[in-house]
Amino acid sequence: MTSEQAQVVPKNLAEPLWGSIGFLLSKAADQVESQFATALGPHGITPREYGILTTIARRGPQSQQQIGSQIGIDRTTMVNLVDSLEESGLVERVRDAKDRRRYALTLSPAAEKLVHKTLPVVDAETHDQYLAPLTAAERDTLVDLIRRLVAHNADNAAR
Amino acid sequence: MTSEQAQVVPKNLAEPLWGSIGFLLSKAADQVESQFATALGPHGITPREYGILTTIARRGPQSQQQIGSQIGIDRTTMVNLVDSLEESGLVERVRDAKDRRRYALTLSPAAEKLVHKTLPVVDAETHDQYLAPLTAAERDTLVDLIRRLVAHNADNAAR
DNA sequence: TATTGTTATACTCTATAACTATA
DNA sequence: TATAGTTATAGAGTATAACAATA
Repeated sequence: MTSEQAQVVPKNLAEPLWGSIGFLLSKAADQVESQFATALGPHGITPREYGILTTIARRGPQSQQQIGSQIGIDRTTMVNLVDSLEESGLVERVRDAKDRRRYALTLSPAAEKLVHKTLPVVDAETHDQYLAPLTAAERDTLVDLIRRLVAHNADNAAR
Repeated sequence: MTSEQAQVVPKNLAEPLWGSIGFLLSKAADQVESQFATALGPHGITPREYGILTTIARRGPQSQQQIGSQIGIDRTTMVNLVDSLEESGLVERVRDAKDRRRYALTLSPAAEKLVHKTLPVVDAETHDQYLAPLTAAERDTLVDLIRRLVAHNADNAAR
C-alpha cells in the first residue's frame, strides 16, 4: 500500500488508487462528512457548525479565535459561521467583560437542548451507520490508529 | 467515539472533537494530502495529477471522463487538469479512433519515466513517513479497515 | 437523441490584507 | 505595539447549464 501496487483487492474495488492510504483516507473523510451533513440538515446546522456548538458546550464560552483554532477554522471564516449561528438563534455574541475586544460565544437555550439531547443521537446514529461493517473492537482499533497518526503528524503538517 | 465523549485522550489531544471518527478522518486526510503535495511539488505535479497519471499508467489510455470517474473528479474539472498536464508535456490528447468524441489520454515518454521510476519512490517515502508511528501489521490493519468502510459506504454516499 | 469535451458561470471554502476597537 | 473581530477581496475547488462535434 505504501509503495507498490500488486495488491489483491475486491473486484469492484480494483481501482488504481485503492492501495493508497491517502486516497482511502480522503474518500472516507468525504463519505463521513457527507452522511453527517445529511443527518444534520433537518436540524438546520452543518458539520462545522456542529463543531462550534460542541466546542462551546464542552469548554464553555470562548472567543471566536479560540474555537476556530481548536477545530481548524480561520478567524475570518469564523465570522460568517457565527453570523449564521446567531441568525439561527443558537449562539449569542456576548462581549467578554475582561477583554472587550473579544466575545464570549454563548449557547442559547435552544442550542443547549440541541447539543445535549438531539445532536448526541444524530452523531451516534451517523457513526454507527458509517462504522457498521466493523466490530466494536475494530472501531476502537481504527480510532486508536488514526489518532496516533494525526498526533504524530500534527507538528510536521504544513496545513 | 461513535456517540459519547467520556474518552481518555492524551493531554494535548483533548480537543473537543478528538473522539469523532469523522473529525479524525478529515484531519488525517488533510495531513496526508498536504505532505504528499509537498513531496510532489519538486516534480511539478499535484496529488490529483498524480492520480490521473497513475490511472493512465495502470489502465492504459482512456477518456477524460473514464479517468475522472475513477478518482472522483468531475468532467468539467478534468478539462483544466488535463490542460495543465498537457502544457507540462506529460499527457497527450490523442483522439480515440473508435469514438472520435473522446480522447485516449496518453502518457508522454517523460511521464512514463516519472510514473515508473520517480513517483513510486516519492509515494513510498511519503507514506512511510506518514505511517511512521505504526508497525507494519498496524498499517495493514488500517488499510483493511478503511477499505472496508469506504466500500460499504460507497453506494449510500451522497457525495 | 445521447454522449464527450468544452466554456461560461456561480457557489463554497479558504486565505491575505487592511481596518476598528480595544488592550 | 499587539490582538479580536470585521470587511473586502481573491484564489482554489467544485458543480450546473448550454454548446459543438460526434455517435
